[in-house]
Amino acid sequence: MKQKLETLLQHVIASLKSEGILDQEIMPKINIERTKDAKHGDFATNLALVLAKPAKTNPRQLADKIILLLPEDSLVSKVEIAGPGFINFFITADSQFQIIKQIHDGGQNFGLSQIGNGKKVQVEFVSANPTGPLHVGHGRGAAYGSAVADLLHAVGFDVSKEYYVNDAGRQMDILATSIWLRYLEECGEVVVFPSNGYRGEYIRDIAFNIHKNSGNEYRHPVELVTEDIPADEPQGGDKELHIDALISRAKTLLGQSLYRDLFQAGLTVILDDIKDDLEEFGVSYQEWFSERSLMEDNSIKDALNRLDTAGYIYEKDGATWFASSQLGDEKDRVVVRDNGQSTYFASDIAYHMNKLDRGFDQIINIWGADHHGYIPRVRAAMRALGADESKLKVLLVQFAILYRGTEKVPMSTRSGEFVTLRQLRSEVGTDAARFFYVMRKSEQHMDFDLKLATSKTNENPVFYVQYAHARVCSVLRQLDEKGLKRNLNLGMDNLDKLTESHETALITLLSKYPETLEKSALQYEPHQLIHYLRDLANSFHTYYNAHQFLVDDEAVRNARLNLICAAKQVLSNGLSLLNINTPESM
RNA sequence: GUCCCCGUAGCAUAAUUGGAUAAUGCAAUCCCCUCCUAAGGGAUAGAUUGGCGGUUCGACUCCGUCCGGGGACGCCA
Repeated sequence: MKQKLETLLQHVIASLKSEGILDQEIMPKINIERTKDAKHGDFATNLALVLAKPAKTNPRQLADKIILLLPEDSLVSKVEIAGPGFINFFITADSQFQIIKQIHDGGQNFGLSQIGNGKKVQVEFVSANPTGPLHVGHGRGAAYGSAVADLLHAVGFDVSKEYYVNDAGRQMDILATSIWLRYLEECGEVVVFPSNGYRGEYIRDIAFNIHKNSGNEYRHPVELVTEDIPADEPQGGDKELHIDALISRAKTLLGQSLYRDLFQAGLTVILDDIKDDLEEFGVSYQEWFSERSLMEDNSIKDALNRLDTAGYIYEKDGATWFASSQLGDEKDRVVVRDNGQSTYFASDIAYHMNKLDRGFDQIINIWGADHHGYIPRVRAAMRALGADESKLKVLLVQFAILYRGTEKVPMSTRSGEFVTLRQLRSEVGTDAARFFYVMRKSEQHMDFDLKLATSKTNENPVFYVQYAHARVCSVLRQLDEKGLKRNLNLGMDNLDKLTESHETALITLLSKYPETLEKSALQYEPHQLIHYLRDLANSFHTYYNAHQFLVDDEAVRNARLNLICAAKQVLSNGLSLLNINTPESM
């Protein structure tokens, strides 16, 4: 429809030029929009406002001229000038009704498009360290990331969802050591647990199982474990030095093989738990990408070599640095520490090189907002690797700040005090959790009041939308109980009987679904789809209360049934895309 | 201190990315089941879009500045 109007306006511009009102060189961007208010017709253009200046006239006069030059078209019933010079288009009712047929024919594919043109897109999200269960902050990233990916898929991109597993590095060493210390407690040793260790209950569970299965295999007397270890912070020492010493003690006492077993046991249990958690949350991945694999197959070395060849690597203070400040970063960054270990950033350079090598046209990283300072250095790395930097898109998700009533809930994985995604799901349900998370713009700070979310009231908007769907199903059951049959063709032949204001409002809204989907996807804003679905549900509920569908007049009845079935189809398509259930009854 | 994000009715969020009278849900007041689930609907009230300047036909949106909230500034990940 928009395209149709656009070609009509192209003709007008050509005429304006040939009449000498406009200069030949001017190539205005034709902007056609949906109107907010039905009084303003269906579509509007600001063309006259934009061209008034170059045409050296006032907008309303120019609008007059434009309408005069506008070719006749069977779809357009009326054209008006309004406000400062907007041109409003009214579409004929007949062409509006077509959408009901289109929805019926399209079924669950209605609204999908091919504008992505099969371009390869990778979306990486959540990627939480496997050092503990996912918490509600990760939940937001999971809901948002999967929604963005699924929307892109729906509009024709070839999407691959990926989780980057940080299964290497110091945090994982801290995890392994924490497990070992808890294990020693299981063995009966009396251990003073480090303040910087992971204190969560799940660590004890893992330790308990290791002890159950392997007995005292990993046991060493606590005196040997703590001998000559620098003091922890509560004892007036440094917690970082303390934990690092404990890590290296664990490695020495256990030896490489046993240490690795312990490390692997922890990683497997926690990662499996994360996978289950996400799957239950309706989030699936094509790829779980291991950071450790980048070390084992020399990817990190290769990446650093490439940076070196490009002239961006130097040595200083015993460490290896990447000269990212030459490429837009604030300062240079260490990639190999003076102890020979590569940094997390080095892994990430290799990871992004790997992504590029896999041939993605677009790489989307969804990160927590605390990582925003990290973006310039990754961009610098991509530039140094000679990649097209515009391929990388980083979307930031603000934290969800939890409240219990007015009380702020403190959260830190390390302290062991956090609300897990699992707890949230079991309290409010998976549908509601997903809906809530995605309802807000991602960069918006989000206050999540657990009391409110857990109070099982009808404040939950997800019920509102689902109920609209269930109501249509209910009407169809009633139809059946009355011994009536739906006559699809009769309904389609009588769509012109849908003249009530509630009906035209609903039809107009339905016709907006494809463009809403497209915008949501291309702008990475699933909340737009949620808002649309809420509007649609509202429009349906209003209609439901105002009119009876199962009327005696067979023609009207079937026309109305076709309309509400179209609404049901669109509700179902939208909710399914967001992985939210569409109940037949509630 | 430097940098980034945010500030919209009492609360939580929208606003077709610079468009027309700033929208929706909760909360408040009133009304609607002899009727397809009232987990619904209708009506009323509620806003100087944090403040002040600027850009233009037109600003919640862009620029400047100030105020307030959050975050980032490691040889951690």
